[in-house]
Amino acid sequence: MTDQSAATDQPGSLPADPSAVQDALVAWYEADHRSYPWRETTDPYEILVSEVMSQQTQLDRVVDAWEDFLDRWPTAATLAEADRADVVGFWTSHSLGYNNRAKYLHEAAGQVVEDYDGEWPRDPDGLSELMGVGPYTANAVASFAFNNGNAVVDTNVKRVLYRAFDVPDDDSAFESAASALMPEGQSRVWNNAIMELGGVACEKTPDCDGAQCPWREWCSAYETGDFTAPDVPTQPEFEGSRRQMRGRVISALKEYDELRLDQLGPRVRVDYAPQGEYGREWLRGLLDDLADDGLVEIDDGGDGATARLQK
DNA sequence: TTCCGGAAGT
DNA sequence: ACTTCCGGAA
Repeated sequence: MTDQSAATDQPGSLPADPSAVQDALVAWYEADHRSYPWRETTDPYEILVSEVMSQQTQLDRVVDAWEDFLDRWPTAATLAEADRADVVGFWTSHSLGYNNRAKYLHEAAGQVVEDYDGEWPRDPDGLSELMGVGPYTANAVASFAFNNGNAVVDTNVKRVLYRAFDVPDDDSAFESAASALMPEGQSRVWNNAIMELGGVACEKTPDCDGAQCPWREWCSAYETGDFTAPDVPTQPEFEGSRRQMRGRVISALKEYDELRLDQLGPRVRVDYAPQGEYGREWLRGLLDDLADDGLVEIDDGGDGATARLQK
């Protein structure tokens, strides 16, 4: 093997002339890829909804949730007018997790209507102003809606770059490598393609030959057989966790508009006892956090506190 | 039990 | 820099 991966000023060993690598990946993607309905639209609102949902959930279930969501709130304007409680309730009833993000999406829709007069920002910097839109989502929406993004860096992209071109496990290295590799003006197809590569060929357990990976001839891991991937932090256990309890609170309040603490408690923990370790005091702390997050309202009536979803 | 993962808050 | 936020599937 000769010096086709000559070192440049980039970290790792990106090809000095990336055009062959770029063409191979785009051709591979265009020849065949998974079909998702959000790949058929360039509406920034629809794209944003799909991005926020698919950060957290298996794509097959996102399809149904995405279609239901857009049936119910087809535009940013309709979502902005919705009650917060309905959006959070939708999120929970579709098992989408992280209901904070339902709140963010609702708020972002409000920003587009109020601050931007319904006119979506068309570049990553502008999109980053929207609530809940960070670097990844800003570039994804700019790319898929406007073909106007920078290279996305998600864990798929990191894994691919780490393996193929020995990019060190470092956020700024990934960002500059991803950026150097992206063909100018082709963010829509490119970001789709490189994430598709990470999703179907270069997963944790790679499937280079089965998926006909277009980068085998340049790939460091394919050459050496070392398919180590960057460390991903392991999740704390979900069962019994605070996030599980928060989810139960939201579900219960969606089902019953308003509940007193002692009615809510047993729906959150079977071992709820008003004076026990997991009693009113504990539940109140949980609800205060949810109220701080803007998800729940607490009404301290004379007859004991009641909770409901935030309007 | 492990995997998957971007954004905000502190 | 570190923690919190969710839940289904493999």
